[in-house]
Amino acid sequence: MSQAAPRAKAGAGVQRRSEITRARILQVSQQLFSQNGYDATGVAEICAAAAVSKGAFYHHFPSKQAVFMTLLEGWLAALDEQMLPLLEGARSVAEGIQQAASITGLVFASASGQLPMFLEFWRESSHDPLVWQATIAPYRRYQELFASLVRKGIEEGSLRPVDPNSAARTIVALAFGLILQGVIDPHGADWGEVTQNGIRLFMEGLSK
Amino acid sequence: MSQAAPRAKAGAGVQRRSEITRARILQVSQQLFSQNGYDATGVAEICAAAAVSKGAFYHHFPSKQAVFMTLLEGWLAALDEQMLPLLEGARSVAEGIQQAASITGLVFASASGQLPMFLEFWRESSHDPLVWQATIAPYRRYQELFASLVRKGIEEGSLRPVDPNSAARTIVALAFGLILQGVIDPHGADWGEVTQNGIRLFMEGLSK
DNA sequence: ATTTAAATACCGACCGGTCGGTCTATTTTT
DNA sequence: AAAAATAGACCGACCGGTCGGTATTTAAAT
Repeated sequence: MSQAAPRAKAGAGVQRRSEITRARILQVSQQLFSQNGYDATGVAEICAAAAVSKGAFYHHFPSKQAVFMTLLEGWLAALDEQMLPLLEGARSVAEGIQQAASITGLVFASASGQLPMFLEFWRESSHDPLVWQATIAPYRRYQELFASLVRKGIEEGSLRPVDPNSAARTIVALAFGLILQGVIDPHGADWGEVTQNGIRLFMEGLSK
Repeated sequence: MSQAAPRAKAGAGVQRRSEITRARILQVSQQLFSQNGYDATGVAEICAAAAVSKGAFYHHFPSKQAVFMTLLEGWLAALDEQMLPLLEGARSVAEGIQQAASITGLVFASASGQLPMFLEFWRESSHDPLVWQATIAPYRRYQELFASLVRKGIEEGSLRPVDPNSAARTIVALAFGLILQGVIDPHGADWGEVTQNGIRLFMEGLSK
């Protein structure tokens, strides 16, 4: 449709057309994957929803799976961006973990529409080695991060001498379990609040 | 059906042929669903693995989804059978929850091969109303059961006065999260032990 | 006990439709 | 005019499910 617009030198921020297309494909894919699942979402469906031809789709992505992987990587990167500074910059161990929990609450509020993607990622990762690799690495990183945090707390004397690895895995389990429940039963509770309470309870068992 | 079974006096346990076939379809389906996922597993594949024709398959089940639902119901029934007596028969609140945790450990040990089905169930339930209904009902039952247990503990004075619903959801989250981790990273830890430790930690935060 | 009849279990070719992906042609951008 | 981006017709594989027919088991009749 061309739309004249000779140029709009606006220069700044003008995404190249192709970038817009690419972004639209990603956004629409995320929505559809969340809504109907990965397998159930067809490439044609994505194209229709993104108002893009199949040719354009395959120009930007080599496969449907590649779209999925891109989404996954973006998801993990965003998580890191929010999570890591909080944990690493925490003054005390308890504070760090508590703050991480509050982030989880935020995740519930903001990303509730895309939460089902979490399930898609995990399910896919148990079948697809490529997805597994992308999922497991950050997962282990978080686990070790929590473990070292607990270890530090024990050394400092603020935490009871528990097994740091078990504790870390338990914390991760808590987070995953809450997300899982949030996915299936979004209106069953104020999940942000439940998270806060749960972590607090847990931390009280952990503290001296 | 009488079955007198004049011959093959072996009598005991002789399943009718059709029952054997049906059972084989179910067993093979469970394995394949676990291994490759629900969508990725074709009916033809199931038939081949079960050494059964497609006609036989559709003689015993109206659809692929029906097989899935049957599997789900069986799974839940087995869970109930193990879980409910423990919780209802517990002498103290803490003991009940602790015992439930030990069952979880047992689940890990025995059903490790079928654990991925857990993910299939949950993912499917967020897309299919029928599966959702079958999943959500027992899930809520457990949640309320834990909540009432906590409530009782508070009344008895053995637990601190926390919000019973939050606590119950947290316990469920713990269980789900541990299973989830067990699915993806089966060899990452002794999940039975982690479960025990985690629950103990949590209970210490909960106790007075 | 034997035969007959009915019911059940099973078989596998087949069908309409969908899917992910390819290819050639056209338009837009540089 | 060359290159990048987009369009959409097209392809073969495959999928869940159907259907007409066959084999086996069970019950009834003799």
